[in-house]
Amino acid sequence: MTTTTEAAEAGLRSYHHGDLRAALVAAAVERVEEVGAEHLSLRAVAAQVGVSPSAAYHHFADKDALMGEVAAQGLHQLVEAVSAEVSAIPSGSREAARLRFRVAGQAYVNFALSHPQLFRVAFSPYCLEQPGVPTTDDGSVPVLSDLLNDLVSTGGLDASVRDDSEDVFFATLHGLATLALQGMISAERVPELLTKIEQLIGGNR
Amino acid sequence: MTTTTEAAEAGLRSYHHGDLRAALVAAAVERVEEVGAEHLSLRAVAAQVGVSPSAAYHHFADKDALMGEVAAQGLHQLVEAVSAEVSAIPSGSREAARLRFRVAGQAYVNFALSHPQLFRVAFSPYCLEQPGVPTTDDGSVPVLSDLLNDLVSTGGLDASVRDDSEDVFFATLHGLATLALQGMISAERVPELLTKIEQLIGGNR
DNA sequence: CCATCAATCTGAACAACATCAAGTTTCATG
DNA sequence: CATGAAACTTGATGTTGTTCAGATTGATGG
Repeated sequence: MTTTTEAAEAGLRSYHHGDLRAALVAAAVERVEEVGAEHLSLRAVAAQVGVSPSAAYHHFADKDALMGEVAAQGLHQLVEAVSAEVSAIPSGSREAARLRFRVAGQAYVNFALSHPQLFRVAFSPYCLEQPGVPTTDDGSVPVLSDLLNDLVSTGGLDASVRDDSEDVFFATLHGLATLALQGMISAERVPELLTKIEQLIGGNR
Repeated sequence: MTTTTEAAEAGLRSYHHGDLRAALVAAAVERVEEVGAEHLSLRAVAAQVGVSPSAAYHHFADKDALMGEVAAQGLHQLVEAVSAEVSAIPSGSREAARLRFRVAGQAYVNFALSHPQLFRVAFSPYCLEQPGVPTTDDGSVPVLSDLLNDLVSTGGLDASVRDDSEDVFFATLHGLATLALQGMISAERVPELLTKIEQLIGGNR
């Protein structure tokens, strides 16, 4: 192992930074949450890490590339937040499956509301040019997919309508989060709306 | 009527520019659709209108204020596009109500896909500080509200679930559009998903 | 009809920004 | 311990948002 890495772990700053790339992304995420993506400056991020602005160009092609990493990071955190909540609830029974369903939705919206700026970047054009981000081709977000599988296996959802339901569920959840963020849907109504959605997708009782 | 306005209408450029404010917003909308909101420059907008950069500051507090107008303009165009499609279809019968339903959804998604950058700005933070934009307080988008009223009056939807359904419908539509824009839902599947949504909200037959 | 005034636009300036080329420091490797 | 590559800095360039003093205009009222 390199002495550089050891120094970084010990908190010491040398000429070489250890893992500047990760540090820049982390600082960028921080700044984005504070000032929003549209007011983020590459120089401020570099300054926060304690490094010269041009240092960033040894790790990212340009500012947009850095923002792409921030977007990917945001998506990752979102999925983490949702699956953390969901996996805390046992699966098996049909009632549990429905509970997981609602909890996942609430977690999705909660993440959006508590990390508004990061959530926005995650679904911004910055994410588009980004490799390794879930798009149509490799299937949608795995957590949500699992949720519906759960519902199907416990008899809460007909298997024949599952595929469509997955995308519709995803879309509804995402729309709910986005519009709540925008103030176009009241955040207080979200729980009641989630129940409604669960009824619509799972059948009325 | 002023000679300034006449000159502007005739295409002549004088020192005073008939309606610079509107011209700047229009140019900004144009540039946003071309380069995206994150790469828009105030100076480029001014140049396109043929005016000095500082001229803009007599009509907008700063660049963000201009972007706010762009956002409001985008929202307005979206509502226009949807209601244009919807009002072309006669209401009355239950079948017609359902058709309007699907057409509205498709129009919403179509607008997002054909004006991606403008659509994004319309639901960006720029829109938040903007006065005169529909939020929770004054009710959501009128067109969608009317659509559901239509469904209720023709017996396609139970009146008791209407209020929740409005927001859920709005959210689903918006999520569909956003995710299709992001490549997370295939654009080709949108029509089939809209049918699905209509079934879920309106009852299965 | 014309002097005056507020509204409008220009020009030049400023600091902050993204980006780059060239030079400096550090690290690992032979 | 010399050497080369990788990581970082310095200094510079062109562009950006923004400001302000001044030039230009159209409208107002005497």
